[in-house]
Amino acid sequence: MTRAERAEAVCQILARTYPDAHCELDYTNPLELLIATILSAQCTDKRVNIVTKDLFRTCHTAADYVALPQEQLEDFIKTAGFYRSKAKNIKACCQGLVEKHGGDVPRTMDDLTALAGVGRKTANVVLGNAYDINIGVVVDTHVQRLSARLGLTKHADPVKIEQDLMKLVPQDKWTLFSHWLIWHGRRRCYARKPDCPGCELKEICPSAGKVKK
DNA sequence: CTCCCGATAT
DNA sequence: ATATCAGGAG
Repeated sequence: MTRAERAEAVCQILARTYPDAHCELDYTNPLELLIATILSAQCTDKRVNIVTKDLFRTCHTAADYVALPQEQLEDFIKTAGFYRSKAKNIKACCQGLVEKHGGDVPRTMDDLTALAGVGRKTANVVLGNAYDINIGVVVDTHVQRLSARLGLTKHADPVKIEQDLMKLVPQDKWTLFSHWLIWHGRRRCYARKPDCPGCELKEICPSAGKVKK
């Protein structure tokens, strides 16, 4: 089985396994998704959603975040971890939104990654989910881990992994594909102790039963 | 490369 | 006790 054939099989099986796969961060507009995604670094979506429930009641526009004192913002997001750098980045990011984009969330990779706290992963999440723009594949910790286990890449660098995945998956499925891998990573292919015996991909996964520790 | 950091599962 | 969680900046 070639790598391309395996990628196609992964898509087919996971599409059937997770027909309602979607972004599990809570948001009602592009700005909320941007803030939630910045907060999601090294933190569970569940925790981010607890934090944003209160935060989004207070802040509705980019200008609201700029006006909110850093210390108050830190109190809102404290339990999500990295709270000092995240608070600093959110304020600087929103300042950029106000100054360069009239308070709106931009729709290009370059404009998004120019914002504080926004890297390629966060930009791809916003573009794919808030704007339905498929310019790349979201490569987070789950996509990185599963791509390696499934033999879809031999690289460790997220940018190179993304390039490999873009060649293996049709562009119109890029956003869905990342959701499939993330859902599978959360529900079956755990980082620490993957459930290979119960895995829907065990027949085609080169790592099935071989993950140590 | 290191640092940022609290919550949770093992 | 330790690994991990929708990473990014310096």
